[in-house]
Amino acid sequence: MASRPTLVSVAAQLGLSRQTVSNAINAPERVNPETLKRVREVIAASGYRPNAAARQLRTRRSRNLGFRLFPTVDGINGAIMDRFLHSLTENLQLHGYRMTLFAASSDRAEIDSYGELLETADLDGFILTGTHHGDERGRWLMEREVPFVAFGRPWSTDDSGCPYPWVDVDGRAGTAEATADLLGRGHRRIGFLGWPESSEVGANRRSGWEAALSGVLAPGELKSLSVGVPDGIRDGAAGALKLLANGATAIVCASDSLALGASEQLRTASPGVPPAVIGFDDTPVAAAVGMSSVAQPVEEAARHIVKIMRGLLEGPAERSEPAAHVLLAPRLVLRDSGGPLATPIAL
Amino acid sequence: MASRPTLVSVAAQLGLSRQTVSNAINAPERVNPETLKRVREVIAASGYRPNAAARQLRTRRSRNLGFRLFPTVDGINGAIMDRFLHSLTENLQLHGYRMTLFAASSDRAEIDSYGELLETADLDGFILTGTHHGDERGRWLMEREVPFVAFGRPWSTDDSGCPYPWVDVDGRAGTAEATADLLGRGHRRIGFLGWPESSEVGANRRSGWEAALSGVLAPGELKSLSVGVPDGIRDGAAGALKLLANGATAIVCASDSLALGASEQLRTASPGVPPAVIGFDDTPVAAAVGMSSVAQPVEEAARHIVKIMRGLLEGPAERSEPAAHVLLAPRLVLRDSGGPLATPIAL
DNA sequence: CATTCACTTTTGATCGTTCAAATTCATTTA
DNA sequence: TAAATGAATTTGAACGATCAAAAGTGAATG
Repeated sequence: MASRPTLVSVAAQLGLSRQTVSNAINAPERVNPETLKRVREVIAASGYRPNAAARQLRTRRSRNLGFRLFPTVDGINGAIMDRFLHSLTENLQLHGYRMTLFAASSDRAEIDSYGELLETADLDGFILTGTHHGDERGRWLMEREVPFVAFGRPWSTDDSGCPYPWVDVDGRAGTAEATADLLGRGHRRIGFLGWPESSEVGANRRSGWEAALSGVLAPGELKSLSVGVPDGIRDGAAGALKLLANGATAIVCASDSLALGASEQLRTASPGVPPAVIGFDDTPVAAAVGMSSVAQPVEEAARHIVKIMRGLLEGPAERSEPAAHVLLAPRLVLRDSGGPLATPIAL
Repeated sequence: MASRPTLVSVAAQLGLSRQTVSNAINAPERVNPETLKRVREVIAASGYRPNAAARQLRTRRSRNLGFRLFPTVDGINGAIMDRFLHSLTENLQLHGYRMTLFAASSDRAEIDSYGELLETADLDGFILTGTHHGDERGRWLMEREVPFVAFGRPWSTDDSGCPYPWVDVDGRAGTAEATADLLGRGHRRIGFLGWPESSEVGANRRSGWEAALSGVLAPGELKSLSVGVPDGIRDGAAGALKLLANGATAIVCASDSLALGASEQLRTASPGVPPAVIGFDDTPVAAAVGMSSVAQPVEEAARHIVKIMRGLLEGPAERSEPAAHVLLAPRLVLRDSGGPLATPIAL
C-alpha cells in the first residue's frame, strides 16, 4: 500500500472491474446487493476516496461553490456575515460541497471573477450576498445558466416574480415587531433611525416601523420621527439627537451600530432609565451591552440556501418549477437595553 | 467555437502540437521566441484557460489552500479575522491561488478534515490560525509533509526553533508601546486588564505592560494592578472596577471588548475626563467610539503568509533552510478614548 | 428449444493536461 | 565527411474517474 488506492486498485483487490466499484459508489442500485457489500467493505478497509480532480475532469462538476468576500466595512454588522459564512460552510460540508472564496472590490470585479473562476476552477455555482436594485450579477449568471442562490432579495419592483432563487430575512416584520413591543410598553412617539433613502434594505426596515405606527400616529408625526443617516455609532448618536428633539421617547434602529449611538443619547437625555432602543442584527456587541435587537436567522438562511442550491445542482435537468423564494422571519431578542455601559458592575 | 478552447484546439489553430502550447504557458524558455509570440496571441484571442481539473489530475496540485473557520465566539474581536481572511484571499488570488473553507469545532475535528480534504480535494496546503501550546495540528501536518503556515506562534518553549513557518504579531511590543504612551501622559499606576493565566497570547501581552513598568513600579504594585478575566465587555467592566479599587488611573487591555467595558468604568469613576484606556486589535468598534487601540497589521501578516506559502509550494523541493518566522510590530492607534458614548454630539 | 428480458458486470473511449522520451533539423565539432 | 551537439518541437503514455454501449448471466416467455 505505497500509494493512494484508486478505483482500479480496489477493483483488482476484489476481482471486479473499475466500473462496478464506481457504480457501487455512484449508483448502488445497479449493483448486486451482495457484491455491493463486499465492495463497500474493501472501500472502507482501504480508505479509498474518489479523486476529486479526475471526477471533476470527467463530470465537469467540482462540488465547489464560489463566495465573494466584501472588503470589511463595518465590523459591527459584519459580524453577522461571519456567522452566515460559517453556517454556510458547515451546511455545504454536510453534503460534500466546499466553498471557494474570492475577493472583489465591486460588482463589476465580481462578475469578472465569475468568468475566471468558472473556467479555471470549474465552480459549480455561486452564492451571492448584498444584492441590490439593478444588480447586474444575477443577470450575468442567468444568461450563462450558472446556478446561484442569493442571500437577499433583488429589490426589483416585483420580488416574487424574480427568475432566480433567493433567501432573505423579513426586515419589515422585524422592525414591526420591535415597534409593537415598544408600543406595548407604553411608548407612543417611537422614532426610526435608519439609512438614507437610497438603501433598499433600509427602506424595508423603515416600512415595518411605519406600518406598526400607522394607526397610532398621524402621517406628519411619522415623518418627523424618522431619520436617515450613514451607518455608524456616531451617526446613530447624531440621528438620535434629532429624534429626541422631535419628541421621540423610544427608537427602533436599522442596525446595532446606529442603536449603540442612539442608546447613549437616550441615556444621557434621561439618566437612570434604561434607554428604549432596539437595534438590528443582534450582533455580539448588542449582546455584550445588553441591548435589545432584532436577530436575523442566518443559520436558517444558510440551510435554505444550501437546500435550494442542492436542488439546482442535483435535481432534474429539466426544472420548470419557478425559482424558490424564501422569506424568513427574524426574532426580537429582548434585553434590558441598558447594561454595563450604563450601570457599572460591582464585584 | 461551440465549446471552450483546449490545448488541442489552440494547437490545431496554430498548426502546432499541444505540448508546444503547454510549454508556452508553463516553460516559455523552451519555446522559440517567435513561436511563443504567435501562441500567446492565439491564446489571448481565443480566451483559452487551462482546465484546472485536468492540470490537477496530472500535477497533483490544485492551487487551493485550506482555511478553517472557527465558530464565531466574539464578534468584536472576530472582526479582525474578517480582515485577515479578506487580505489572505486577495493576496493568494494575485498569485493564482484560491482558498477553500471548512468548518471544524475542535482541533481534533480540524485534523480529521485535513485527511478528508487532502484526499478528496487535493488541497496544496493549509493556513492555520489560533495556534496554542501543545497544538497537535502542526505535528500532524509535518508528519505528512503537508505544507502549511501558521498565523500565530506555536507558543512552545522556544518559538524561534519551531520547525514550521509562522507569522505573528508582537503583542508584547504593542502593550509596551501602549503603556509607554500612558506613562508619557503622566500616568504611573497603569493597570493591565487581560485574560486568565492559561492564555498564552494574554501572557505575552501582559509581559509588554510589565516590561514597560518594571522600572516605575515595584513588583508588588505590579501584581495588584493586573487582573485576568474572560473576554467580553461585562468582564472588562468588572475587571476595571478591581483595578480602580487598587488605584489604577489608566488601563492597558488585552482586547477591545475588555477595553470597552473598562472605558465605561473609568468614565463613571471620573466623569468629564476622557478615560485613559487602550484596547487591543483596533476593531471597528474601537474606531467608532474613539477609543485608542493597538492595531495588528493583519494585511501585512497575510502578505507574509502568502509569500512563505509560495516559497513552500513553488520553491526548490530540497529546502534545507530553516522554517521562516516573522514577528510583526503592531501599531498604536491613538484616539481621544472618549467619543460619542461620553459626549453626545450636537447637530 | 430458441427468444426475449431483466439484471449485473465489463470494455473501450474520453475528459484536458503534463511528463518523459522521442524526433526533427540546422549547426558545430572531430 | 561523419558524428556529435543543441534547440525546438512532437509523440505516446499516463493521471483516475465516468459515460455509453456491449457482453455475460439466468429466468421467463412463446
